[in-house]
Amino acid sequence: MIVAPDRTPLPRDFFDRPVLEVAPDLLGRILVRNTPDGPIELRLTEVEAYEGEADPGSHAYRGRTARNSVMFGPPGYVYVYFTYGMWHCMNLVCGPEGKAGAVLLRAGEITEGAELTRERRLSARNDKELAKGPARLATALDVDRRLDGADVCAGTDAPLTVLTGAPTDPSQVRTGPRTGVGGEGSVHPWRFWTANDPTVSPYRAHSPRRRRT
DNA sequence: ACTAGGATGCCCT
DNA sequence: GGGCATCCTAGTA
Repeated sequence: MIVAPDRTPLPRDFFDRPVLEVAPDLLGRILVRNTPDGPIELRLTEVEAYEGEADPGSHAYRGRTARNSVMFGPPGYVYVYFTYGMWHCMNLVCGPEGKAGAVLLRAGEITEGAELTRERRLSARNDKELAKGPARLATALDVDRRLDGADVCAGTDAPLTVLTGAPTDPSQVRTGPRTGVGGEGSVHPWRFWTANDPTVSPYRAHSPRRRRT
């Protein structure tokens, strides 16, 4: 039987828990992105947890900087970073203020406003690829550094909100090492995804880049 | 199917 | 100046 997703925004308390508890609980939740052209909605299918200052894979590992300062603030806010010279990736800050935990939103299914995302995702060969990967997700939702620090608990008129949705049953949650994270940061199974979901991105191990000439 | 390499700019040492 | 929580295209098969 089909259960309609719950459209109540998640309260700040939801994010004020250890990041490893919040991350799997985000699967199946609905991210609403209000754009000038209309709303886009995405059902989360893949995330990764970043623990903060004690985590070598985290941007917070070397302490607070201008770029990552939102991670050190209160939970329920968005941390957006720019990488590889052209992409943005989006995180939700979790845990108590000062802990710098965050969940990277890696993939999802566009459930509303797909026509608005296709204009920005011209290389997508089908709708499953619209948000299959963290930079693709941010591109589809038109998320960049302007949204760094946005509050996802401020209500459904805000630029970004997370709704209760229909959380993925724990028996359907899969875990594995984080994509693109090497060294000591790769030992933990801190990537979470929904089993057998075609919008989940392929795993890629970390590979050091060779220097260009 | 899978692999390799280039794109491109900001952050931090 | 090295590295980056990535994506895309072209190549081989």
